[in-house]
Amino acid sequence: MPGRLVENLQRYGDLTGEERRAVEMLAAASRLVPAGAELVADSDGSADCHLLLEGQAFRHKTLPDGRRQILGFHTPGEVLDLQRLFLSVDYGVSALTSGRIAVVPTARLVETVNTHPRLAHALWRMSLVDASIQREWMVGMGRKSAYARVAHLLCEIFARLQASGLTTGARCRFPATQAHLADAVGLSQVHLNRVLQQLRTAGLARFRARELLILDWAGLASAAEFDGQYLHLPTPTVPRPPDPHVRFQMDRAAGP
Amino acid sequence: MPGRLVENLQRYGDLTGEERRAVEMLAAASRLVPAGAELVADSDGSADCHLLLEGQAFRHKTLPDGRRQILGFHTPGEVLDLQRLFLSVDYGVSALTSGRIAVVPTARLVETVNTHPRLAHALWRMSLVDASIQREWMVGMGRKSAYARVAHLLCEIFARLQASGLTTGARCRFPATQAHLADAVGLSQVHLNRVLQQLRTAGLARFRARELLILDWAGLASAAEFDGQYLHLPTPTVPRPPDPHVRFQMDRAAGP
DNA sequence: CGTGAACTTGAGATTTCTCAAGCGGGGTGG
DNA sequence: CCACCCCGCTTGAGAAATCTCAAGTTCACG
Repeated sequence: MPGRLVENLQRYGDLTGEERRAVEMLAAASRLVPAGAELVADSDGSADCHLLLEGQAFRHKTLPDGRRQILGFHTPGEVLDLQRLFLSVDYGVSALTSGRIAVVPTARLVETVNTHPRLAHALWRMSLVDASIQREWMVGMGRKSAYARVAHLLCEIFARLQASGLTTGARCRFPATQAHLADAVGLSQVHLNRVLQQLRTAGLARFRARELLILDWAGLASAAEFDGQYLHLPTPTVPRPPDPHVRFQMDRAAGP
Repeated sequence: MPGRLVENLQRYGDLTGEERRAVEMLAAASRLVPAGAELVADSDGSADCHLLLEGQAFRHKTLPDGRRQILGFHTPGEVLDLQRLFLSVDYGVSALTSGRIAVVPTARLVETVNTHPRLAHALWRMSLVDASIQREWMVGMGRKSAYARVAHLLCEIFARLQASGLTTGARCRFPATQAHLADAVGLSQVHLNRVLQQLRTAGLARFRARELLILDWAGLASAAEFDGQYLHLPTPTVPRPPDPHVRFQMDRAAGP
């Protein structure tokens, strides 16, 4: 399934057959990576762009003293360092699971983008969505309580994985540790743990054994002040492979 | 000086004469706006993009209950809602000072971008820099102390205004209130006020009467863990109109 | 000289952090 | 097969950062 990338790009703009072919060329040479691998290093002067074909990863910045901020999570089909197209990268990306990536010389990507304007637009749009997600995280970290922030993160994870067809009912595999979650929302591990317990107790969601289980979507979304708009997910015309047991409404939280 | 936009774009990629002309066409019809005006509204279905020609502005998201997170500050020559090119906007932009903006139908911008790939690239790069700045803010809000965050904000403001030639020596006009700064770094007004006092007492910087004065750049940058890389400012080959009294080193803080 | 917005100050209340220790399961070497 | 160990999770408790509330103060402006 090297089509992961195509499938994902397709969500950001229709592609012609030729464009699809061009994308598949890019992803042709792929490489397996183990869980925990550094896929993109902050400081390497690498001239290559990295496409995530399979597996999950996260983007982060790490301060000299070890404090780490996770900036976002990546699902299959995403470009890990699109920024390299025009700028140097100033963050790292690590694999959360084992997976597969394609490594493409930036020059080649530039070339592809130049020959295929619509492809360029799809990628540009992808980077805009990325920025939109970052903004939402900023609001959380600056102005929301720990409780709301964690709830929001769980909402986002589930919504995105669901959009990628990676959920099963109210459940999805999300192979992060509590330390990862803490670094994502800007809390200490200890406090994050306590907040997770609160969410569990409140009957909203459960995160254990690298698996996320949504118990009450409406409640969770409302606690998180979650409104999926910012994800700019395609409005599912034909709903994805319908999840057997549960079907959640992704647009805006069913207000109380 | 409708050239503000051209001048700024130029920093993100060389433009041919024809491209420059295309940009100036976009900015041809401009409009004066008073301080405090809403330049871009979160929810309007407006089909127009807004270019800031003169004055300063800030981008923000405001929650239903009034809490507000400022997402970034805009200097002259920036596009306020480039995101509109491909997505709906999910934030607002308000004017900090009176100024002048150009309002361009999105369709027209799309067209321009389609006919001028290099222009497109410059804009794309601009949006990538934007995202890079957002990431740096995330690190601050998630993992830095209030003191470091405020110091960092002051560094960034000064660095960016300096790059735009809007500083005079160690001084620059920055017409925000303390409430704005608080909303930018995710602190309460009261606490922000106290942090500013600490910075003043420490002899690092002074922010008063809508003016920012840098007392000790190296010290401020080091307190902020500031490294200007993320701003992706062009390395000033010929240093800008040299500031009379002081010349700061922008690249990385002179470590202690 | 009155007014309002922005800024300052004080003090108690909360949230969140840090440190420190204990628990639990799965993998592994003996 | 078992004991041990490590990593991730959990718990407790005091400490620190930050918030909220509430009351001044300053200063530009009419």
